[in-house]
Amino acid sequence: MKRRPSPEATAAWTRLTRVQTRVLGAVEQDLKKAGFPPLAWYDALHELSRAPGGELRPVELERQMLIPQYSTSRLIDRLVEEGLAVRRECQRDKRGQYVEITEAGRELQKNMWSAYGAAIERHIGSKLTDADAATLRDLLDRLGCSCDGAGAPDTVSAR
Amino acid sequence: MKRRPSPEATAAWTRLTRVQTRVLGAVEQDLKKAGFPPLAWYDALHELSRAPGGELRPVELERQMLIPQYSTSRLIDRLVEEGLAVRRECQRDKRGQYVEITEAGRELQKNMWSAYGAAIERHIGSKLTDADAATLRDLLDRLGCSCDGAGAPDTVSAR
DNA sequence: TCAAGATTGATGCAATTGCATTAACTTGTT
DNA sequence: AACAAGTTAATGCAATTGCATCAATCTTGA
Repeated sequence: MKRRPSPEATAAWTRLTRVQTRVLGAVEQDLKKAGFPPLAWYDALHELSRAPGGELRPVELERQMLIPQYSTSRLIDRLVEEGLAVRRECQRDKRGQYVEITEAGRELQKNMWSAYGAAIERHIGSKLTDADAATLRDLLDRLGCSCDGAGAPDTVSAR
Repeated sequence: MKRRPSPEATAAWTRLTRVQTRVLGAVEQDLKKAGFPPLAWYDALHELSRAPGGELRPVELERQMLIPQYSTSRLIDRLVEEGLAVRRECQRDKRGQYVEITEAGRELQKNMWSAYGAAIERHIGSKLTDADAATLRDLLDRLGCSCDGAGAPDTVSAR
């Protein structure tokens, strides 16, 4: 094993990280300047809000967002601290719990989307035709992302 | 302003972060398991090694790698601590300095590339044809990455 | 049923990051 | 020359992350 990557593959990888880093940084800046919390909060709230009953087990959230377990645990701490979600006990598994989004949480998620969506439009939408964006999505999907569907306010799950 | 992004743009952005996060994580894991330092060290050593004289001003490294100033400062601290680079004074600007890669630094960079390149091949090269990789690169470039050429051991500069 | 093993979630601790500020020097203007 | 403004690099401190581990509970299979 240990084949060398082609220059094309290497260049694609280079761009992938550079562009992602740049755009993510810009989006985070936009959110912060608009007085919003980090993008990770949006992702969590989005996952919760679209889950049936507005609640998920921490372990499910963890899988959706592709972040480590301790990270999920602390993210939930912060959401709860801010009144955006509540921890509820789980009767069918006494180890676990449910995390349920609050009305304030739904509110914030909606408000954040207005800034977030604008940032996506500014950094992606305005630079590619829809056809090109679809091509980009398809190529990226082939790199093994096991994402589900693509409703409008889509999820992102950054690191 | 504040137009909404198309579903295509949103989906592309979703994949962009997901795939980048996943692949970056996998690459970092590979490096760590092979006993190597983080990818950022590779990037810095790579930039230094290809600079004329094997040296750069911290501020130049910072621009190449697209990382914050304090981050550069501390990264250099660590490289120097490990004997991979040395700080040299800069005579034409007494505020500044030069950072020069050492023989050990060049050595490490070369060794890391063998693991790094293999990871790129595994996660990108083996999943796309060269033509598709080139298309991906072009699409990403249109998102405003101002990267320079694409020599084989290319740079990456993660956050 | 009971023990061994897996799963769930939290947390102490060290390392890293982000922010703001500082000190030292250079440049441009008058 | 002299001063204001800009640039370069470092650092104290708080917040966050990553790692390892733990306690509690569930599951499996003899």
